Amino acid sequence: MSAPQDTDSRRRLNREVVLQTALQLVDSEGLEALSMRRLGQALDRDPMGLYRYAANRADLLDGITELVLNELAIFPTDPDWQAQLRRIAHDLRLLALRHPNVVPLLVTRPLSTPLGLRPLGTLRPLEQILGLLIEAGFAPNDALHVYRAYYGFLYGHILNELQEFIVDPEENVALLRLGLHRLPARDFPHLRELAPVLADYDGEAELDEGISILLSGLAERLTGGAALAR
Amino acid sequence: MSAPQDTDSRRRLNREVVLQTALQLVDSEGLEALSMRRLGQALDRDPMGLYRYAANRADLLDGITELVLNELAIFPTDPDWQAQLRRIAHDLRLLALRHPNVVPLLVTRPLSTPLGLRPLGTLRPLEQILGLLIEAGFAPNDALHVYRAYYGFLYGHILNELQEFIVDPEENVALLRLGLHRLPARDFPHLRELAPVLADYDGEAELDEGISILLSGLAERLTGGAALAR
DNA sequence: CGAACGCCTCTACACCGTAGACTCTAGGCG
DNA sequence: CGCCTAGAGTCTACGGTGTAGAGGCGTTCG
Repeated sequence: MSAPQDTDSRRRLNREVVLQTALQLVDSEGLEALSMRRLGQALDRDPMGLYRYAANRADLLDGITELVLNELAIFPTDPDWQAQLRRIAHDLRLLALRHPNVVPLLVTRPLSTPLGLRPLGTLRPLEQILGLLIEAGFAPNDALHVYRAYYGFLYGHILNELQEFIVDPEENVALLRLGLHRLPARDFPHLRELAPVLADYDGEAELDEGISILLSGLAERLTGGAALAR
Repeated sequence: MSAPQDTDSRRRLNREVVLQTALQLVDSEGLEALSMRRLGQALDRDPMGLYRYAANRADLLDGITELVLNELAIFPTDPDWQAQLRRIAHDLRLLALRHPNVVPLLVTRPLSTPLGLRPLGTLRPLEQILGLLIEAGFAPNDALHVYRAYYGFLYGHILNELQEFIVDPEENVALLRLGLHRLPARDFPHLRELAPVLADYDGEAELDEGISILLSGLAERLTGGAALAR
């Protein structure tokens, strides 16, 4: 008897646990804090041991993006594809707000790996959204185009919002003012004028509006043009 | 006489030269290759000397993004704002294709710095596009919203395209096939089916189409709704 | 001529990813 | 029971990183 799993931090490791801990580390201390040594320390294990569960630091990063994207639910058989796209957009937005430090990985990792060789979990959303659209009646070609417009817009919005995201509203209105005050009035009149509007960014509304624009634009273009669905 | 500027690589340094060299290094060897030591070597100077022209490695990265964004021309007084937005989009796309290794910086650096404290060169496009829209008759508030939708979409597209971008078309169709072949057919039917379409991505057309969708969507929304211009 | 200043260089420190060899432990099999 | 094997975990070491701090050197000014 007497298993040696003392503090319970000494259980046998597995990839899942390693990645999860890495994610926590990134969430709480930022991407730069994630080193093999720090992670080993967090797991109370020698850093070298981690290479049993991730071939690389790069592989570790890929694993984290996979982990995060797995939190995103998609139901490819929902007949109301527009509503579904809208919901996914909001979910992904919340996901990004929950893991802001991971967002750079989300947008950056795929740039280093050709599509076919990416971690499977990363390709799942693409596949499922294609499924959703095709199920809704789109020709596969059009589905791909819709997907691209949609996902492009979505990632763009998330980057936009996170750029303007500020932690403590009170202190940072000041900071923002201070920052903007630094701008030479001669060269940045509009930005300075818009400071108050910049200060209260409503990401959810903005996203929803954007999606509406996109969907209505898509609808118009597709009904007017060639192949369509629904 | 006989100035000691022997190889001409020994001229007096300045920030511009340092950043330009750093950019070349990143362009040709990737972001990871940019270290103070490597850069010092490229400039034939002690790495420590660089700290006279960039406070930090981070500052160096900011400088590079600034440098690249300065290549983007915007004419805020053009009365045809739609055409102008379209041209800027295509120019930025080409810029991204010319400096693909810098794109991660473009999308990632702003996430680490509150808007007001960013390098001025980085804020110039924002300011000028606001100017363009306001000049065209938009209320400042609306101009900001239009800007966000536009820039969000634009960055999204660039990320999309660069993700699917593949250097050598011949070799990489094979590679793509190989990669996609790896996908379990059961779980990724649509992706596998779309392989040929994925293979010939026409970024320019796709972007133009997207911009059209966006602009028509914007027009519809704004004519139907409240304040508008033009 | 001496002092001051800016550019540059050197050395040093703490950290990083990871290759390779080692130890230890649990389990299977004779 | 005893041995063997395989895998998990560890240790050490190497070449790289950012950058603090002190020193050197040439030019320019008082």
